[in-house]
Amino acid sequence: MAVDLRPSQALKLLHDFNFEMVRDDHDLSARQITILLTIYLEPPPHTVRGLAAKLNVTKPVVTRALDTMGRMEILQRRRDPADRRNVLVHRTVKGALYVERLADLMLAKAKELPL
Amino acid sequence: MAVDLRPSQALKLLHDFNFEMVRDDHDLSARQITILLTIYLEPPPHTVRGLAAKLNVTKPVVTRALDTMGRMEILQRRRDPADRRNVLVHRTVKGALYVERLADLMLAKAKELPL
DNA sequence: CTGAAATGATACGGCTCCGAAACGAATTTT
DNA sequence: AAAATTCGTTTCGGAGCCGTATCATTTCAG
Repeated sequence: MAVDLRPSQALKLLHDFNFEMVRDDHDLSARQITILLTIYLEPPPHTVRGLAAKLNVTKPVVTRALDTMGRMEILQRRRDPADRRNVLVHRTVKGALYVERLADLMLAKAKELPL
Repeated sequence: MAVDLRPSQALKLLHDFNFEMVRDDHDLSARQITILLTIYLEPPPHTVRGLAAKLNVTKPVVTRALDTMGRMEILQRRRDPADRRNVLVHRTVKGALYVERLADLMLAKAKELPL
């Protein structure tokens, strides 16, 4: 189960994955994917400020990414009831399916790699 | 040497790789990475038309990606002497180093994955 | 040799994103 | 309760990329 990858395999995997992302028009930016996966992989809570700090980007970048992905319904904003200045970012069913599809695509492309 | 990846590992790899790309400001789009890796992984010749057809994008997309990556000096345009309508895209030393860094980053992140 | 076809580049209007700065709302401090 | 701080959003000017349509150059066909 160890992940043992040769350079040529890594590049082919990178190429094939990005190719499919472009082809199927799942065109999230690197920033958006990073934000999305942070929310789905790391334990909550996730605030705008926290995400911005973690990714070394400005707050407006996070706000706009949440706008875009909120419109896609793969994320959800909710006001923090405890401190109403905060916005907490939550997962959605649609988002979980989207992330699952990302993983499936990656696994499929990994399986196709030449030994 | 088989590439055996679990879904959680695939997502973490995707996250960590994109995170580093954002953090270091290597922010090529999915389209640009796909074009770049096509040129570095597949045998020449590479024409604008051929790349556009292979990636299901329009010719201006390829032209502009070549503009950008040409400015970065990771690719090089040359007129085809045999048919001067064609533009052939060539690798550069700087581009080869860039691609090598992509592979290194991917391998480093793969090695860090939890078993 | 002239018109048609092929190739890549460009013009255009539209959209998204960027960082910096300013802003409103909520909270904390004094 | 007034002032300062914190948090997320919005605004602004600027930049990049998108697809469609058009253009200039080169080649090919009749």
